[in-house]
Amino acid sequence: MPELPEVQTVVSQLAKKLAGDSIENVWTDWPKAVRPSLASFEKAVVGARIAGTRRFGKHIVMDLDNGKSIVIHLKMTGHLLVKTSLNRSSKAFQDPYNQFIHHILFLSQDKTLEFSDMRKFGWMEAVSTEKIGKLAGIQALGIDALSPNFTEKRFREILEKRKKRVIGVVLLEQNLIAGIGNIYRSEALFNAGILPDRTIESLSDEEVGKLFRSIKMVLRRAIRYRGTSDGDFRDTDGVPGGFQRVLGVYGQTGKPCPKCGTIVRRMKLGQRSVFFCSHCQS
DNA sequence: CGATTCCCCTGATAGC
DNA sequence: TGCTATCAGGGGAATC
Repeated sequence: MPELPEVQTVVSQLAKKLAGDSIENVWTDWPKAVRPSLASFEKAVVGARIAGTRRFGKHIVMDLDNGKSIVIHLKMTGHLLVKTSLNRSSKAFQDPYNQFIHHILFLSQDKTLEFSDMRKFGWMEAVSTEKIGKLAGIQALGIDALSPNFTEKRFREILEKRKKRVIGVVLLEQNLIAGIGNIYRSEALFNAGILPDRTIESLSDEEVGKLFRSIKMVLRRAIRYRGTSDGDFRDTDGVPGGFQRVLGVYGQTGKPCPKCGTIVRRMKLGQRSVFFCSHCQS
């Protein structure tokens, strides 16, 4: 499931691959996910050139040269493939997980940007570039987890106001810190040696510092691996990421902890699973 | 303010 | 073998 590292991987690749390309046509078999409507999306984007690609939390933004932008959220199972006349028949694109194509942007020079989304939770929206900050999902975002402005001091301020709350829950809240999802909250807490259900007030100063550094470290490292593909995530070449090979606890229920060999367990926080090692985390 | 539940979807998995 | 019920999950909305 795309979180900050996966989205950053996609954004970096799109920025390189699509700069200057113009959008010639739009196809979808799931118009429900195209906002505000398929017709207005088409009207906004067809004929424009792609000027740049950015990320806001887990939102992908492609800015066009006509004052519009395309905002894309991959949600759980979405990923974007960039196909050209040269790579269209590549082996990676044959991968079954790359077959759930529900939207296609036809670009100049026979290039396509294809949106594969098995669960159909993802969406794409055309908006005025100047109004991006007002989009509900973006306006409400807290500070980006990899922003230089997200400092340890800032992290402590965020936690300070929420002493009674559970750390594993707060890490997922995009309105506080943007970009962390289920994979990286488990990994950051594992790295910091903190059990997910600890309350914030129970954390020592040292633990908070360690957690902060773990968040940054885990996210940066996952980006170097082009993200985690525990299931369906693929990069724009249709290739899985690599971070699942070095995961500590996420999705590893029943397997030995890589640090100490204790069997990894799973608990529920809210409605979501968190994974942990009861020996390395306390 | 926070906690909980529901919803959107469908492949995978467990149970029968 | 094949059917059916349940689960997973990002995040927004509704409810308590």
